[in-house]
Amino acid sequence: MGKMQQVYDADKITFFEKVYQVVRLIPEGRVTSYGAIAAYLGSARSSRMVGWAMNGSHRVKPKVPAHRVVNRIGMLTGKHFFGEQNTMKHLLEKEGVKVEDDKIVDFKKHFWDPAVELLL
DNA sequence: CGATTGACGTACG
DNA sequence: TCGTACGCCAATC
Repeated sequence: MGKMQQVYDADKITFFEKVYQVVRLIPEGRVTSYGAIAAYLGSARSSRMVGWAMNGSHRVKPKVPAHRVVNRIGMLTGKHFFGEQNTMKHLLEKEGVKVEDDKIVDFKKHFWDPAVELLL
């Protein structure tokens, strides 16, 4: 190991990478939730960790469409992390997802469940 | 190094 | 139906 400064645990890197990978698979115009991703990854109670993973998603490449991840009732809880307050909303509406009062309109209609769509 | 926090969600009264 | 408690665990204080 020597001067290896990577103290991250390999398994946890995988968890974070899995989160990013799932988010990258979300099609345009579709959205999912932190809990859905956590459940898909086998940790239904780790939805908060998904949030933490998303917190660092801006520095990950390829790009992670973080604006397609909202909470379980379709609220844009992460909009504050997009710089401008309405950037997340703007990105979604550009993809045909209507947002009203920081909440996705017809959330169920746009909902993309990795456990169903990815059939793993 | 213990306590707190957090882009969440479920359980329980 | 609504408010509170707690699990999850990395990062920050």
